[in-house]
Amino acid sequence: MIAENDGISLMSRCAPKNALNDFDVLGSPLKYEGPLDNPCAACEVREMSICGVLDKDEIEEFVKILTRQTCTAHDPIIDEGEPADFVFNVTGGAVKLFKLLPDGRRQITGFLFEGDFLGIAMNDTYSYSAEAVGDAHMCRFNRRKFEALLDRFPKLERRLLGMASNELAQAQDQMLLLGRKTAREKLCTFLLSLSRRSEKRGYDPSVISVPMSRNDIGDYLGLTTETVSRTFTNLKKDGVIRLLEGNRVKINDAEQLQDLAEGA
Amino acid sequence: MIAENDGISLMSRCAPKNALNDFDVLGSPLKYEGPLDNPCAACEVREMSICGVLDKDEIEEFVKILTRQTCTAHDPIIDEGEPADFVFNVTGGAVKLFKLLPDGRRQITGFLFEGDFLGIAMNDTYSYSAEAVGDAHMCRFNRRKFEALLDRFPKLERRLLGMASNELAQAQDQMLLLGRKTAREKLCTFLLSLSRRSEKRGYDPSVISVPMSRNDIGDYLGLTTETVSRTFTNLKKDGVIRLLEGNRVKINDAEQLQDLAEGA
DNA sequence: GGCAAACCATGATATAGGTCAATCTGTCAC
DNA sequence: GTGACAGATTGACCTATATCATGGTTTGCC
Repeated sequence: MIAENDGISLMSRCAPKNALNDFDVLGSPLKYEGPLDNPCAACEVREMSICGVLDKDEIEEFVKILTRQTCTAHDPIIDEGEPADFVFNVTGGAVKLFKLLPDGRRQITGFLFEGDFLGIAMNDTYSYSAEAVGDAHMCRFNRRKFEALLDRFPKLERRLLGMASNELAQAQDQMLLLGRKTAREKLCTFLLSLSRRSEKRGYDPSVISVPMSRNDIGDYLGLTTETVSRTFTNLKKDGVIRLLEGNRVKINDAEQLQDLAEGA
Repeated sequence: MIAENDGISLMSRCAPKNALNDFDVLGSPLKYEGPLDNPCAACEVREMSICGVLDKDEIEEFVKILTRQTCTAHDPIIDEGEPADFVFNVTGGAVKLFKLLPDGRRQITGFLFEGDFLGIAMNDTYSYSAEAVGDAHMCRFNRRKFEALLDRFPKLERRLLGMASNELAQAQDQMLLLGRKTAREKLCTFLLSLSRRSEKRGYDPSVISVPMSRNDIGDYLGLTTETVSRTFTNLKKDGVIRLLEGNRVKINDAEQLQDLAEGA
C-alpha cells in the first residue's frame, strides 16, 4: 500500500539492483508511521522541487505513489517514442535529455539536476530520451496517478505551470544560443548557467562541477567534441577559467564570463 | 463595464488607430446583451484557442477582461525586459517572438498564428520581444485579471499547462533543428511545419502561405537571409517545391520533404 | 599494477554557410 | 507611369567550425 510498483518496464532498464535501500524501510523493517518517517521528510531537494508546495499531509499522499530509483551513467531512463507512463523528480546526480536524428546526430535539450522535474512536456509518448550522466537518483511516479494528484492539489498544478513557464524561457535562451552564438559564447553561457545553478543551491558559484563529457557538452551546444575541447583550452589560455581536479572548473572573473557569453 | 481599458502602454505602441472596428459595437451602437453578441461568439479561432475550453457563461467573464487590438507589420507588441502586464491571444495574422544579443544578432524563437497564445512563459518581465509579421489581430488581457480567471476556472489552467507542454516539445524540436540540422534540412522542416499547421486548420497542406521575410526565416532557423534564399532556389531546382504568387509555396512531394527534413 | 576502453587534447585540412557586393523585382506613393 | 525603397536573388570570396587523424590521459577492472 505504501510502496507500490507501478510497472517494470523502467525497472528493467534502469538497474533495479541499484534501487535505493533507504526506501526499503517503507516496505519492510520499519513501518510507515507518518511524515517524519517518509523519504520526503528527509529529502534535501524537496523545497526546490515540485513537491515543495505540499504540506505534510499532502506529502503523505505523494509518497504513496512514488518509487525511488538510481541510475548509473548511460542508463536509459526514458526512450523517445515510448508510451509516457511515468514522470520523474531528480533527487541527485545529473540526467541528460536528448533527441536523435535518423543518422545518429544528437541534440541534448537539457541537463536535469537535483530538484528538477522530468515529464512536463508529456504527450502520449515521450518526445525525447533521457539518460543518467553519472549516478542519478530520482523519484518515479505513475503518470496517471500523478495527474490524479494534480486534480486534487491545484497548487501542484500551479507549480507545474510555473516550472513549465521557466523551462520555456530557458528553452528560448537555448535557441538564441544555438542559432546565433559563437562557440566561445556558447561555452561561456553554459559555464555561467552552471555557475548560477550552483549559486542558487548555496554552493560557491566560482567553482563549478562539470560532470558531463566534452561530447555531451558539444551535443548540448551544437558543437563537436573537438571544438568544445579547443574552446576550453582557449578560455584557459586567456585566463577566463582554470580546470581543476575532478571535472571542476574555476571561474576567474564572472563578470568577464558574462560579457563573453553575450558577445558584449 | 464590458470593454475595459487596462493600460495604455501597449496601445501607444501598437497603433490604436488600427483598433478593430467590429469591437466598437460593444461599446456604442449595439448594447451588449448576452454571449451571442460578444466578439467571442463569432470568433473563428476560439475552438483552437485557450478559450475553447470555456462554456458560454465563462466566456462572458472572459470577454469582460479582454481588449481587441490590431497591429501592422513591425509594430512592437511586447518588449523583452518590460514588465509583463499583458497576455495575448492571436486571432488573426502572424506574430514573431524574438530575442536579441547586445550587438543586434537576433533569434526568432517562434511564430504565432491565429489561435496561439502569447504569454505562457511569463515572469515578472517579458523574456522576449514580439512583433507583428503582417497585420495581426489579437485579444489582449490584463495579466493580473487573467490569472484571477485561472484561479476561478481550473480547466483554463489545465489548458494552459497543456499548451505549455506542447510548446516545450516544439522548443525541443527547434533545438534539434538549430543545433544539428543542415540549412536544407532546416528549411524543409520549417516548410513542413507550416504545412502541418495549415492542414490542422483545414487548409490544403500542399500549398502554404509563407508571410514572413527571408530575413525572418533566417533568424528563426539560425541562417542568413542569403542562405535561406539560396536554399529556396535549390529546393526549387530539385523540384521539391514551387514558388507561387503572394508568398505561397507549393509542396510537390510531402513525403520527400519529410525525408529531407530529417536527413533520412 | 597493468590493460583496455573511454575520454580528452591538438594538429592538419575541408567545407557549409557566412560576409560583402551587385543586381533584380515588386510595391507603393504620388 | 515613375521613382524610390525594401526585399529577394545571385555571385565571389572568406572563415568558423567540422572532419579526420594521432597521441595523451584518465578511469575502472582483474
